[in-house]
Parts: sequence; structure tokens; C-alpha cells
Amino acid sequence: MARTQGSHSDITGPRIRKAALRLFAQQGYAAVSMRQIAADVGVQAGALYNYTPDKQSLLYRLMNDHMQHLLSTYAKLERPATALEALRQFVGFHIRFHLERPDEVFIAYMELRNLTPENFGEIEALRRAYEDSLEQILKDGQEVGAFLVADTKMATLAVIAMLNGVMTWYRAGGRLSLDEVEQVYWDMVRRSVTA
Amino acid sequence: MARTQGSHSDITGPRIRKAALRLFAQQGYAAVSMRQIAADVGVQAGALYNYTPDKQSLLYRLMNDHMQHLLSTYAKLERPATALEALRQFVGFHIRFHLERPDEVFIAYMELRNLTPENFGEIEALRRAYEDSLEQILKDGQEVGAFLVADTKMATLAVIAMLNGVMTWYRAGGRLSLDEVEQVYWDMVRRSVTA
DNA sequence: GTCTATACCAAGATAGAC
DNA sequence: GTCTATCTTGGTATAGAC
Repeated sequence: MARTQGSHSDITGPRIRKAALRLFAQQGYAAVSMRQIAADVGVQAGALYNYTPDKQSLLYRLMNDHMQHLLSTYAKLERPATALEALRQFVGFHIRFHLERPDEVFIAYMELRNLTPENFGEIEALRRAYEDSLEQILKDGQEVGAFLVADTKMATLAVIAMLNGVMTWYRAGGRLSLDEVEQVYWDMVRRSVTA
Repeated sequence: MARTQGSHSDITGPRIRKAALRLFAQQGYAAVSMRQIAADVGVQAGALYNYTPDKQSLLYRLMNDHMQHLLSTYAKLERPATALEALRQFVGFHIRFHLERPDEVFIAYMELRNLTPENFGEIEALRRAYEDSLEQILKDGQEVGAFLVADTKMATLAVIAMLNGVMTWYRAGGRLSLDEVEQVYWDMVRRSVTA
């Protein structure tokens, strides 16, 4: 665990972010000290400042990395032919991507208020871009009569909120398999936006 | 604002809780200091300890008061005759009760991890009791064929998650009236649990 | 690149005067 | 019941040796 000296430029950075990620998710940004993160990594507190100018930048980096990863992964998916299929794809993607990264997800929406205004603005823009991709699906489906919603913006937020709820209770190995959960949520989402 | 002396037993307590409520909601429990709360009330930090044994108890008190209020208010409602009407009542009650108390709601689910294990257990039990009242509605409706859901527990959590989403974006005086929002969400909830 | 040591400040909580 | 003053601890961040 605790090393005494040496040069580890390539691995210490990722280790710091990994430790910060877990600790922030567990205890919250404000409740975690730089000393705690350093102890977890096995270095002294001062060494952290070779990798981040300050604590705030560490948080921002974690949230930015996560959002970029989310957007780029979704963008790489092959686009289905119909709006209904696109919605199904979105539901499956959203549930799986998020369930695989509980710490990142938790931080991404619990620690928004601990970002500086500038950093907050940037993360918010990324989040909105992701929401927009769902709203576009709903708009497309609405146009061709596949969906029937009173307001695509509200429906977008309602669907995402419903899906995010999975993260608060789902645990692998529990009563329900991931496939079952995905199926149930897909049913509810589909019914909520169709006539 | 800043008073200099005197005896204010009856009003200082509530003022402290009100200040703590707002500050915790805005900045997070861990990021708010007792000195900040005291300054907001207009007393010195030491004076707070005449009203709470410590900071943790202050948080617990706020969350407990909120949950008790939620449960007792819902319990006082007249029970509708049908499951469908009961669900409609729940949706309207949930949205309105929560939108009227954004700070309490925000704290109640953002600061759970800052409770001691004992306090956490108590608050969790109250939250579960509230969820159970919705699940009972879904079970009743499922029995008489009014609803069709794959799993009442999952449907309960999905519906609450969807409704809670309103709190993240709705602002009075915005594009949509409260009645409109309630109507839209009721439509989506109803469709999501019926065939 | 990491260490030890430390500057500097603010936190929660308590003591005793009024 | 509130004040002032203070104890003790731990926070972020930096300096300089290795």
C-alpha cells in the first residue's frame, strides 16, 4: 500500500482519480479531504498537487470525463430505422451504461452544486446535449405518429427521471436480472409515450 | 439582523432550523458550518448548542420533521373509491406537496448519506412507508384489473422517480402552469401502468 | 515525483461571564 | 439564553529537501 518513494507519473494520476471517484461517491465531495484521497492512493497529500491544481479541478475532471464518455459512446451506436426502435435502444443504452458506472453517475448529479459556476455551465451543456438526443427521438416519433405526448421536453425529462430511478435500487445479483429490469422499464416507457 | 442579547427561546429554535434548511439545501450539509447558520440567524455559534446537541441532530430533525409531515398529510386525505382515482390523487398530492417544499425535498434525498447509520435507518423506514402507500394502490388496482404492471414494486419506484423529476426543473411562473404539469404527468403515469 | 514539514485558516464544540 | 473566548482537530495548499 504505502510506498516510500519513486517516480510513478503514468499510474498515479489515474489512481488518484479512481480513489477520488469512489470517495466522492461514498461520502460526498465536501466531506472528503485531500488527505483521505492521498492515503487511499498511498502517497502524501502534497503529492496530489502534481496531478491536479486543486480539489475543484479534480471533481470537474471526473464529471467531464464521464459526460464525454457517455456522449461519445451513445454517438457511436448505429441508428435504428424507426423512432420506436430508437427509443428502445436509448432505454437499453441508458440503463446499462449508467448501471455499469454507479459512482460516476452518482457524482454527476449529486455534486453539480459543488462545481464553480464556470465548470457547472460546461457540465450542464453536456447533460443537455444528452437530453436533446432523447428529445429528438420523441419529436421524430411524434411527427410520424409513433408517439403521442403532450410536450416532448417534459416527456424527455420524465423518461430520463424514470430511468435514473433504476440506479437508486438495482443491485446485480438481486431479485431481478438486468434483462428483466430493462424489459419492465421499456414496457413502462413505451406505454407512457404511446396512445 | 444581528441582535446583541436577550432571551428568545421560542423563536430562535425555529429560526435556526429554517436557516439550516435553506443553507443545507443550497450548499449541502457538509459544506455548511455552524458559524454560517448562526450568522444567518443573527446569533453566535455557541448559542446554537442551546437548541441542538450537535450538527448531525439538526440535520436529522429537519429530515424527520419533513417525512412525518409528508406521511401525516397524506394519511389525512379522503380515500377515493377506485384504484385509478387513488393513483390520480397520489400523483397530484405528491407533485404539489413536494413542489411546495423544494428545500426539504432536496435535503431529504441528497443528505441521506450524511446521516449516522441509526438516523439513516429511521428516515429510510419513513420513506419506505410512503412508497408502500403507493404500492398498495398499484396492488389493489392490479387485483381488480385496473392496472397492468409486471411488478408492483418496480412500478412504484418508477412512478415515484418520474414524479420526483418534476422537482428538478419546475419553477413557478415558467412556461407551464402547475395544473398543466400535473395533467401531463398524470397522463404519463396512467398510461405507464395501464394496458 | 514524492517526501517531510508547515503555513494558514476554519471547522465543531465547550467554558464561564453576564 | 447569549455572549466572548478558546480548545482541539483537521482542512487546503505550498516550500524545499531528496
